[in-house]
Amino acid sequence: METPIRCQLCSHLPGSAFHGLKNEALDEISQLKTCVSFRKGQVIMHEGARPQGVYCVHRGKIKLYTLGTEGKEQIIRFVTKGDLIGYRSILSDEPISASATALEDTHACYIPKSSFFKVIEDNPKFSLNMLQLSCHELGEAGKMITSLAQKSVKERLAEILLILRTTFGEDDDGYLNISLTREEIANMVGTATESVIRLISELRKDGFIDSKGKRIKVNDGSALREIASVFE
Amino acid sequence: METPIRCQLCSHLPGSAFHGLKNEALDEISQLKTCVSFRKGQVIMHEGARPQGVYCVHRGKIKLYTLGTEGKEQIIRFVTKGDLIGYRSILSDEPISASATALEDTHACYIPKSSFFKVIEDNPKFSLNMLQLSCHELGEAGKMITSLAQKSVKERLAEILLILRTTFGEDDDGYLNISLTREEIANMVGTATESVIRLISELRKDGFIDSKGKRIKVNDGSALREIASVFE
DNA sequence: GCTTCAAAATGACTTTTATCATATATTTGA
DNA sequence: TCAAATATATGATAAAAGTCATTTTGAAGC
Repeated sequence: METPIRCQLCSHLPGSAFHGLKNEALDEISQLKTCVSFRKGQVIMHEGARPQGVYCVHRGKIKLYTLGTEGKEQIIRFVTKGDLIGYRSILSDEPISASATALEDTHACYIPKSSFFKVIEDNPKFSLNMLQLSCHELGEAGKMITSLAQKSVKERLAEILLILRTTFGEDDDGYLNISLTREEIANMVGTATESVIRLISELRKDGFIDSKGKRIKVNDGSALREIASVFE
Repeated sequence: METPIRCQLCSHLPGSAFHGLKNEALDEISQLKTCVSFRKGQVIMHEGARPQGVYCVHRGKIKLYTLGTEGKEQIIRFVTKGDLIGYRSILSDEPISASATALEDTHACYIPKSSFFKVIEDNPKFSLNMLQLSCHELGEAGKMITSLAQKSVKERLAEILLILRTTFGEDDDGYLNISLTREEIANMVGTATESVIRLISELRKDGFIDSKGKRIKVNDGSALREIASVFE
């Protein structure tokens, strides 16, 4: 499946930062953008680099992560269809703060920096959308900070399993639509791989989740919410 | 010291989100804003509330924090002269994610929500400034996430002492221009108060810092950078 | 369907950090 | 200025999480 030629026809338009834009603006973006593909495992953006444009993801899943002192990945968030990557660096005029790697084969639309700024300048609505987006992310980051600082590893793991379900959804068998290694889950939770392995086994023994290899299924969401101390 | 009547005359204008705005825009903000004061310890914004405007801090120091499960504060960042608070919630149209409390007597300019949006809509430059600001904060939040997830308590404490020095500066004797309890430092580092007390004693014995009660002085910044594994 | 390699699982042990108890010092307000 | 309240300091102990070593399982390529 390739990306559509015209943004108006894109199924992800309504949920994206480009929603609500006038047809002329969308036409302009359609002309400025190009289609790109990434293979599973391919690095899309490198921490420290200066991006020359933003990607709007059309299909696929991507992890954003920073590298800690020992070169250990810390996954900041996941990116999926309709999401933008690279905008933070371009808008703050700073080097890229988080690397991006494709978790599966990915198609995206590439919008060069100059075009991206042109659309922002010409369309106050888009500018507001971007403000809304970045401010929302800022709130999410704050929640993650509090969670990392105050919750136990088990609480955080339960929380992240719920986030994965919300972000990626479930297949027909109820399994999460995302395939991550235990190490990647640990890099999101902020703990050692072995700790995640132990705790996933524990949650499985308690019947709250099922897991077959990388495939994980949430059986009892409210139990996980309870463990995670999430009251929302 | 009161806040100035006209934003053009404000000494914090160059470093604020309002820099680069035309005189007419600044005149408009000057007319729309009102002056407010907060006493030390007073809560300025409450997590979960819907703010009706933003504050531009003119004098004073403020902590932004979320409340964890046990009601424990997690300090997300500090706010000082020239900084805005409340904009995240207003721009993302979400409840306030972090409470704000004055650490010392504070003067600020209050700009009602409707006026704030009017300035954004009428001034693409301001809109871009706000985008730059929120995207910068997003990068900072990412760094804090990686630090919390991967560094030891001692590394994080050293890091935060350096951040405090950068944010608030030093007085003539070299002491940090900010007075925090050990508990507040612990709430920033994400650890127990006792751990911060022990580690501050340790850093003092090693001669890297001095501390007299709440007053803390950084003697050896490069030693702290080494401990914090900061390479910048 | 094998074979090979990587990932997951598990146990033993160590380190880090939190918690609780108590003593001392420093602020703060009457 | 003094007393009460609050913050800091320190020790003992417990709990949580990390590390290392080894086995088992699962996935990917031929």
